[in-house]
Amino acid sequence: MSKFSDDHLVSLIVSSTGKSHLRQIHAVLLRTSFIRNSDIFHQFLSRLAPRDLDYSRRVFSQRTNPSVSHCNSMIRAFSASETPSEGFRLFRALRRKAFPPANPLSSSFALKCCIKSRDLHGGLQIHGKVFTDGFLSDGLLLTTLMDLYSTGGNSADACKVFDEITERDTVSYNVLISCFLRNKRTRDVLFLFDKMKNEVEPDGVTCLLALQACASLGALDFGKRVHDFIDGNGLGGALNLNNTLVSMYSRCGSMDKACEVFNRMRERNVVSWTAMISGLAMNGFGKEAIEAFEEMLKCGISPEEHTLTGLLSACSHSGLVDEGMMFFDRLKSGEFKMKPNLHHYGCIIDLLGRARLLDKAYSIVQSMEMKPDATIWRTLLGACRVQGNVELGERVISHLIELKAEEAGDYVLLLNTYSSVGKWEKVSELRSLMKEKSIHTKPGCSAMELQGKVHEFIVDDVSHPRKEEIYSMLAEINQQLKIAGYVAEVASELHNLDSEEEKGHALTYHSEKLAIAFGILMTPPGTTIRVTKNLRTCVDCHNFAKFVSRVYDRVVIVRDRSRFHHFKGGFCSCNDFW
DNA sequence: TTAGGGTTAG
Repeated sequence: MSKFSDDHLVSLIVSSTGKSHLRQIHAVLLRTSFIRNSDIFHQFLSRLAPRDLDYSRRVFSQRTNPSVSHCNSMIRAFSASETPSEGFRLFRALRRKAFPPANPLSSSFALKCCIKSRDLHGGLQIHGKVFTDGFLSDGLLLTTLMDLYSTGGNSADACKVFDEITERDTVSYNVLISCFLRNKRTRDVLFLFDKMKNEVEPDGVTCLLALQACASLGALDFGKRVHDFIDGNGLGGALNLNNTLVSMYSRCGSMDKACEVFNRMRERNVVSWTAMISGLAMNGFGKEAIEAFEEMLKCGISPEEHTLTGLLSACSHSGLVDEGMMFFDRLKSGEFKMKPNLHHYGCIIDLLGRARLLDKAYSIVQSMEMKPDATIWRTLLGACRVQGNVELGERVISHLIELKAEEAGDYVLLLNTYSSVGKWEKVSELRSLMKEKSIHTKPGCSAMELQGKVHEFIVDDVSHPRKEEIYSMLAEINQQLKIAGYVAEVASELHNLDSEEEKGHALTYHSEKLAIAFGILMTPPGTTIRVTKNLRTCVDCHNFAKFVSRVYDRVVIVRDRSRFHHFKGGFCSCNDFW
C-alpha cells in the first residue's frame, strides 16, 4: 500500500461516493500509517460522516485524540441527520472534556443541531457561552444564532443578534429577512429589501424571500420591482426564481404576468408546472389548470403531491365536479404513484361541499384511511354553511372541539349556518357561549394598494381620512346597483337585527365594499380594482362586486383567504362556487 | 457537490 502518496489518497477519498468504497478506504488507512495523519483522517471523516453516520460514529469513537476538525465533521453530520440531538450531546461531552478547545465552528454546528431538533434550551446554552468564549465577532456563528431565534418565533431577539454583527454580509441580511417572513412580518421584509442595498448586494436568495413576501401581501407593484431587479442583475435564468415569480404573480392575481414568465422559461420542472397549475386554480381558471396538467404529463414530467393538490383545488374552485372526481379516482388507483393525502381529501370535500353534495362529502370523510384533521372538518363546516345544514354543522363543531382545534372562524361558520336558516335563538346562544369561552372573532379587513401605499379598511370603518367621500361614493354605488337589479342578500349578516332594512344597512359597510368604493373613487375609469381580504368574502359582497363590474365597467379582483375572484361584466371567474 | 460554516422555489 506504500504506493499511495498523500495526494493520491486524498484524491481517492474526495472522489469516492459509495458507502462500501469509503469503508474499503478505511481499511486501507488502518493498514497503513496514514491513519495517524490528522489531515488525511479529516478528509476521510468529512467525506464519510454525511454518507454513513453509523459507521463514522464507530470510527470516530475509536480515535483517541480527535482534532477540532474531526469533531466538527461529526457534529456537522449529526446536524444534517435524522438525529440532530445526538450532535448537541457530542458537542457538550467534548466541551466538558475541554478537548479539543472550543471554536466558533463547532458551536455553529451544535446550534444547527439544536435548531433542527427544536431544542431552544440547548441553543440558549450555546448563546450564553458566546461571550465568555470570545466568539462575539464571529459573524457566521451569530447568523446561526439569529436562525435559532427565528425558528423559535422570537424575531425581536433575532434582530438584537443582527445588530451585534459587525460585518454583515448578504447572508446575514437573508437570515433576518427569512426570519421576518417566517414570523409574518412581511412588511419588514420589503423594507429591508430596499434598505440592505446601502450595505450589501441582494442575491438570488434575497429575491426569493422578497417575492414570497410580495405573494403573501399581494403586493404586485413591489413584486414587479423585485422582478426588474432579478432581470437587471443577471439572476433571470435561475429556475427557483422563475418558479417563485410564477407563484408570486399568481398569488397577486396577475395571471397574465404569471403565464408570461412561465412561457419564457427555458427550463421547467415539476415545481414550475405545479406553480402554474396552482396559480390557475387559485384564480378560478379550472379548465386551463386541467389543460396545464395534461400538458405536463405529455412532457413526461411526473406529478408530485402538491401538483395533485393544485389540480384538485382547480376543480373545486371552478365547480368541475366530474373532472375532480375523475382525477381523484385516478389518484386512488395509484396511477400517479402516490396515495391521497389530507390536502387531496380536503379539496375533494370542498368540491363536493360547494356542489351541495354534502352527504357524499361526509361519507368520504368517514371513509378516509387517516384521521381527519381540523382543516378537513373545517372544510366540511364550510359546506354545511353553504347548504344551511345545522345538524351536521353541530356535529362537525363537536369534532373540532374534541380535537381542541376550534377557532373563532369555526364558530362564525356555525353562526352563519344558523342565521342562514333563521335560527336566531341559536345564534344568540352561540354568541354567549363564545363570550364565555372568550373567543374573539377577527374583524374582516380589506386592503387596496394605491401608488405603492396600502389602504386598509375594516367593517364600518371611519378611520380613513377620506371617509366622507368614501361613504358618499358607496351610497351612490348602492343607488346605481339597485337600479341595475342588485338586492342585498340579508342572510349574509350575522346579527339578528330587527328589520330587513336594518340588515340591509349593516351589510353596506362590509370592508370589501368600502375598499371597492375607495377604488372607484380614487382611480380613473377602466382601471382594475384589486382588493385583498383577510377572510372569506360573503355572498352579498360577492354579488355586490359582480354588479359593480358590470355597472361601472371595471375589472374587480378580490383576493380572499384562499383564492381570487375575477369579476368582469357581471360575472365571476369562480362561477359562484365561492 | 469545487472554499469545513449561516439563508433558498410549488
